[in-house]
Amino acid sequence: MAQSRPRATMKDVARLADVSPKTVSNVLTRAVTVSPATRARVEAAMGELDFVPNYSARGLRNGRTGMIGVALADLATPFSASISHHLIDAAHSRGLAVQMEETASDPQREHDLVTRAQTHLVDGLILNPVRLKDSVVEHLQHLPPLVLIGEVEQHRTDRVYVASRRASREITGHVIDQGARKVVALGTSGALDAGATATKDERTQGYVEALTEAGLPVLPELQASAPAWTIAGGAAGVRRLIDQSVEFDAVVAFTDSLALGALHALHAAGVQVPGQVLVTGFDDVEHAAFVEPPLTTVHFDHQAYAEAAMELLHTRIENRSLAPRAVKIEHTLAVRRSSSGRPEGFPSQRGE
Amino acid sequence: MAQSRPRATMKDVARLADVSPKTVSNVLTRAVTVSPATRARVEAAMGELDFVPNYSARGLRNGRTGMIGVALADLATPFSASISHHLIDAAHSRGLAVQMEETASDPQREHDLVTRAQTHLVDGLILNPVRLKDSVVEHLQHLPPLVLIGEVEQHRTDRVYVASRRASREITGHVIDQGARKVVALGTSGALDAGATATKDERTQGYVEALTEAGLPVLPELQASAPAWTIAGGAAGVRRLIDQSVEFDAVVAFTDSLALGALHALHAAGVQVPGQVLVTGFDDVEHAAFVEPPLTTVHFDHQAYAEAAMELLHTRIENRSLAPRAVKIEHTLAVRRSSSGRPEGFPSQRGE
DNA sequence: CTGAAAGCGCTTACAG
DNA sequence: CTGAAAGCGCTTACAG
Repeated sequence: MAQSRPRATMKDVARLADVSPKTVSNVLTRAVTVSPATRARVEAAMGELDFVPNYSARGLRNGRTGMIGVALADLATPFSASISHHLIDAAHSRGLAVQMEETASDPQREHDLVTRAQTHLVDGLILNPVRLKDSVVEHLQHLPPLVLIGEVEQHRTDRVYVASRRASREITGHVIDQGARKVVALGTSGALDAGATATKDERTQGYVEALTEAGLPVLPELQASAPAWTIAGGAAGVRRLIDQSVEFDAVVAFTDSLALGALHALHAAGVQVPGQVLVTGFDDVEHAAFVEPPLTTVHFDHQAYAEAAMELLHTRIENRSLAPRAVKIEHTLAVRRSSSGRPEGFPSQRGE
Repeated sequence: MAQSRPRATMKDVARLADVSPKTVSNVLTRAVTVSPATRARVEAAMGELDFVPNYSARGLRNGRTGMIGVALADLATPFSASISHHLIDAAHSRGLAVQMEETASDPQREHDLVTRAQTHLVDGLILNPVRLKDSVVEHLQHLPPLVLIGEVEQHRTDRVYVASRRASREITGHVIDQGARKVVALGTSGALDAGATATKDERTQGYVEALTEAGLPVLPELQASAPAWTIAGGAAGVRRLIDQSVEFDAVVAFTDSLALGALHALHAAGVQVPGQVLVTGFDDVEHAAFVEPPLTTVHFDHQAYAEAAMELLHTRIENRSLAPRAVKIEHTLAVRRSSSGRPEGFPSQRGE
């Protein structure tokens, strides 16, 4: 339990192996070829002393910590969990460690994060900006290597994205093709605060485009907000529609969590899915395919998404002067039972 | 874009404010009271120079980085997402940053993690050990401050846990009380590899105790493995039971994800829940209450769990010589529709 | 309340 | 291929 002896340093290793500290460093960093005999001696000494390099010292010296920061809006969602998992995997395979941050709960966090990067605790940042307007990206002065993920309309940093607006247009178009005429967009507002968010904006635009294309009116009462982008938030949003007797025959939710909440609220109200109302999501998290009815949603490869972000950041750290790059991850519609068939609408039209 | 000027150091600030570097340090750390006038001058200089302290240097000097490591088995599960969220919140409120790691994919990772802690990149570790047997904890020689979370049968480190075996016994007892007689335990093996895991062991024991207590036989064919502790894994486990024509009237799953997979597989096979088979989970993740039918599960306060772990670690970092402490988080059964009523059993008994 | 010196443990030029 | 010196940016004793 007690520290049996003070921790060994390179100097100790050097003394035991009868070489200079520089040689120990050479063995460790493999920067220079060390003669096999010397190397063996040094490695034996390291083993004997339980030597572990001090990264703070290394970081101080060469300005790199081997740590990158990842900031997502809300870590508690299944989508964030999936992305985190893949990002950490991608970092590991490059010998990098990941510091996780959450930004949604507090707008100040995005700024804090960048400051932290500048304290040299992280070599770069992968950021999912919550707000477009006052995002740190706007203050692009002395930013660390930075990759943005998600919907961001700017071209001054590296970024990875899915064609969110197009996907939203496609999935809205899909429910219209199925016969829906009163399509609710779920998640349009109130999620994070009164301000606009990039994700919300893009997906709302796609929804509006699809309606317009089909010659359908864009009605304010069909643009439903959710108190949070969670299952409970989605359920609350749909419950409010029902309470207000809004007529609708489809719900296009902006995330799978919102969609699952919608399914729940509809079921609780005795509304048939897809018989009366179609429901769709976004992201294709694992349980989208396993709920009842299985959820139609926008699918894309989460691993490819994370891998692309990490790769961009890694090369950016190596070479800061590269021109900004953008990687688009392809999406497809995963059409499942929640949108199969022509919806009758709700409230039931039989009385008319 | 280009670095307009080299980054300012404390020396620069000191020069501009016409004080010594030590005074700048004093202003920053608040260790010593600095006269208001001097403080104001120093702070003005910091602002002017955009000064940000270099934590690598600070870390090198005082052996603390303000970073803690968190290692969970599988970050992609909703349960991990919930815990991560709360842990990072708890760390933030203490001014700590969190480095996330995932251990399940590779047994070596637990060891790597501890090594990393020793490189001084983290001041302490919160670890959910996957394997009891060959866990790093067994090599308790020069461990950093460490808090274990989850089922661990040892008393040499701080830990936070729920009474997992008792909870498993209670929820198994609950389905037996409802009338179940052929209770499947889902998740008993094969999850991570052939070896035993602490979580699995505890929950299996509780299950066995409940059967024994009720005078029911403990049948090997009712102890179902899942290829992974995911929704898909749970579905596959139950599908195999069905294919093998095993008779059962309840599924006690060891996580909610497994339980959701069970619900899916049963529905796909036309089996009524809870009419023919009862289903229960563990952890009470958000969507447990929102699936159809809502899932009976073991509930506990995830935030309290995370907060307790962070608090233990924080005080441990401050004082390494404290005796090991254990914090138990209370659980309750959240009884929902998936276990309401007396199950008829599957395959249907009507033919007999 | 403030200053001058030393050192945390590495690595980067610079010599040999 | 290896060594001696200097320094990364802080903070900890030690003086005043």
